Amino acid sequence: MRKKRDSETTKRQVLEAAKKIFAEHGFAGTSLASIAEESGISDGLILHHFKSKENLYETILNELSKEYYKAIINVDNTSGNLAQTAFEMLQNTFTYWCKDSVYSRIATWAFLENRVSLIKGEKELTTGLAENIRQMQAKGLVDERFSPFALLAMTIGPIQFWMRSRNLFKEALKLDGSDQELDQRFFEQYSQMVMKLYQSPSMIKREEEK
Amino acid sequence: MRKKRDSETTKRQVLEAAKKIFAEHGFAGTSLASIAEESGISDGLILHHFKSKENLYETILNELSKEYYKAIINVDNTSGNLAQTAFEMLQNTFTYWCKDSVYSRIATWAFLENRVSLIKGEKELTTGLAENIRQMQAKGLVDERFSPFALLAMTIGPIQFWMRSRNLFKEALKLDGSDQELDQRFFEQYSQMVMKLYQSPSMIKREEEK
Amino acid sequence: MRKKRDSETTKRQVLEAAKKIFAEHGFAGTSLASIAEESGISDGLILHHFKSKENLYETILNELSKEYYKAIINVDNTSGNLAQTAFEMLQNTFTYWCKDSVYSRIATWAFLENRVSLIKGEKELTTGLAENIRQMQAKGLVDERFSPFALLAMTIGPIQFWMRSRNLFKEALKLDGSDQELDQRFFEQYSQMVMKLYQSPSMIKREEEK
Amino acid sequence: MRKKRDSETTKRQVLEAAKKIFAEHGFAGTSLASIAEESGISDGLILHHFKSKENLYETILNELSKEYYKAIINVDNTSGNLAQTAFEMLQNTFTYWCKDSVYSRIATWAFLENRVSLIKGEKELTTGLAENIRQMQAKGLVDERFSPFALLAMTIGPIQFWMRSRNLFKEALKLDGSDQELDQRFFEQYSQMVMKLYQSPSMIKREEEK
DNA sequence: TATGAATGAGGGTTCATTCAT
DNA sequence: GATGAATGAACCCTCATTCAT
Repeated sequence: MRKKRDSETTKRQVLEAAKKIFAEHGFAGTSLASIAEESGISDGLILHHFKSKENLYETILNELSKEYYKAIINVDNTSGNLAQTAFEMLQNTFTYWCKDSVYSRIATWAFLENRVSLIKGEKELTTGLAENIRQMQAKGLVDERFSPFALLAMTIGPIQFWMRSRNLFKEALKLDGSDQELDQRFFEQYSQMVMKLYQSPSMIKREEEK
Repeated sequence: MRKKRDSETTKRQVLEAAKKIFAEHGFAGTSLASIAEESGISDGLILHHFKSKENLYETILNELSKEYYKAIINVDNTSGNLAQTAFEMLQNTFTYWCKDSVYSRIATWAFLENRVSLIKGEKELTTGLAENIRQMQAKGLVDERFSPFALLAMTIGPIQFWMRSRNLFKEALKLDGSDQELDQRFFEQYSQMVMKLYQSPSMIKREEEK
Repeated sequence: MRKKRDSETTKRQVLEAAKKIFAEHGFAGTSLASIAEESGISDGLILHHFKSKENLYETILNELSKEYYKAIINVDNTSGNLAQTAFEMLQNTFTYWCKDSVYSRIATWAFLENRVSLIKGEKELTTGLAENIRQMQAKGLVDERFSPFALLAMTIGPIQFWMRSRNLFKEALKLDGSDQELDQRFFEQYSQMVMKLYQSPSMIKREEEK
Repeated sequence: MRKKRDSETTKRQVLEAAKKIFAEHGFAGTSLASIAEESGISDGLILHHFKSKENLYETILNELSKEYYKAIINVDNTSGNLAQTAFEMLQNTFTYWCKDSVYSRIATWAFLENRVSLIKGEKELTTGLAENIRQMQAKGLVDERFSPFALLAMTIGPIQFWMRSRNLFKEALKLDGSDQELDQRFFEQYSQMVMKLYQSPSMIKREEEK
């Protein structure tokens, strides 16, 4: 018996199933058959809609890239408060990476596989964030001794590292609590560490004079 | 004409070729045929020596794990100067990850592929480093407000992020210079940032009083 | 040019070719490639339909088992004449084993390969036949000094032996005639021997008194 | 470390191991590697001694053929008592087939594989046995209505069938006892059945007149 | 749109055999 | 005599893709 003929629904089902499996096994480790099984859509039809496995993967990467970009910059920066904006973006980033591992994993696969689709989005984001930091430095809000890209590395790197190593830490250091709790505890420390790092020497002095 | 019959040499050739290709394409993306071509050893013989593709991969992972561990802890800690020891380990880590991307990439593949071989080594390392930090905190050398594992994340995360994003930064921020130069510039800033982060408030006061 | 897309026909072709080759060379001695060549179906497609060589073989064993069972018990036993029924089953068995060697050979391979698929059918059959003999013994139609399973061995064993050794006999004893003729001649003697063997002592006396 | 250089011992080890494994898996199902493992002799050396897998197998078949022949005809026929001689050969045959399944299984494999090595021995044996029967018939010791080869089939067939189906019977008919016990019970019935079958009508009359 | 039959290339692995040591 | 490195063909099976239905 044929399925209902709803092109969009079918595509959606395929994309969701594929996203899940690609996240788990990467491009080379994923077979169309497994996507067909997971989605309940025959592999013939998958190729009918997406032309090739390659194209299906790229479609997913582009979609993820857009979603990610939207999620990160989805902050209210009308206040003009740069520090506040930056903090919110930080939180967004952290939340997005923690939320589920799909983006995190696919982004990593795609990096290793030398795919440019996701990197393009990240480039824009990186440029934007670096510019943000530069502006804050110009206003004396951020330690000017460090270049924006070095600060960026210190900001985003730990998040990725945390995502990748949470379980390792959990075991090695015998930490208790659910993943969400651990994420929460880490983020508190993490944001304080970032604050300390960004704090400009001039502001420290001012604070101490009080 | 037959090859010379030197088991060790043959194995070495296979391992080097395999390491290179696995680093490039991961486990699933690598075919024994490609390793055979790269190494000049027939796939039949590869399996004669390593039993299976799986086993060959694991052999490489174990080897890398040991090399990594040795390289990182290869510091002269007879001085008892904890800060000095820590800094050297930091530098070792950075250098190792930068040196060539093979370890970095294979470690990342292995993480995505849920392989435990490398992780085991990392766990010991993580525990050791966290203990180092704890001791330094006990002596008032490191900011005690942050937990050791949070500090570890802030220390190692950026290195990995840098390795992965160096090219991205290069393009996005139009940086000049060779990879080595960029690595050097980054490490200078990076180590200063880490210093600032680790610096305990009491020490800051003391310094300012001078 | 593609083949016609008739799943059932294709499967049938594969099964027939496979049956022939498995009968000839057994499971281990048969390659999918040879079945592919014999049937004209590519080995990829064979596995598409039968999942694995193993499964293809089991499919054949099950089919043969069913056919065999049907052929043997296909007797008109409405008359209630046990002796007549038994004789017909004997004839059926003989005919089936003689008809072509496929069943005989595959059953033997399967026995050596420790496969249970065929044996299951044989077990039911054996039980049924033994029960038949027991009933005839209860009615004084069959020599009661021998247990049903001993009689069964004396009944079925020679048929299999004949099938296996016909050619041997032919050569060793310089017999003339086609296989069919030899089978016919053997069956005549065979059925008389079975009769003599089964004949109960009491019946012999009665006959002689006449 | 090299093994002791005793050619005969090595060959013997290989032959015993190979016999066991060939009996279990047949020619096609057996790999030299498995024989090498079982015997503790490297596959290179096996081929050094036996030239090829094929030749090793044939060597075994020939050996078995000779052993079998010796075992069967190993009777004291100086007495000139044909019946006694025949009975002893029957017992020898039964014992040999029951003793262990190696001969039985290899002989069956070899038959299916269309090997002539074993068959040659069987042919001589068959001819000899048929001649025996003919002589007994000439002396009125055996029912003359049946041809020698038909009687042979009724004599040897059940033994092979029993060997092959013992386990089947055991399960189907819920028989108790060890294999040896069952063999013993079967042989008692079997030899009586053979007696009854061979008995010439004239002898029956004579017996009844007493 | 949707299925799955059909293809052919390539996957990892096993194998008998050869030959340098 | 003995080992195991080396070979290459064949093995079963998976795969992305095409196409008849």
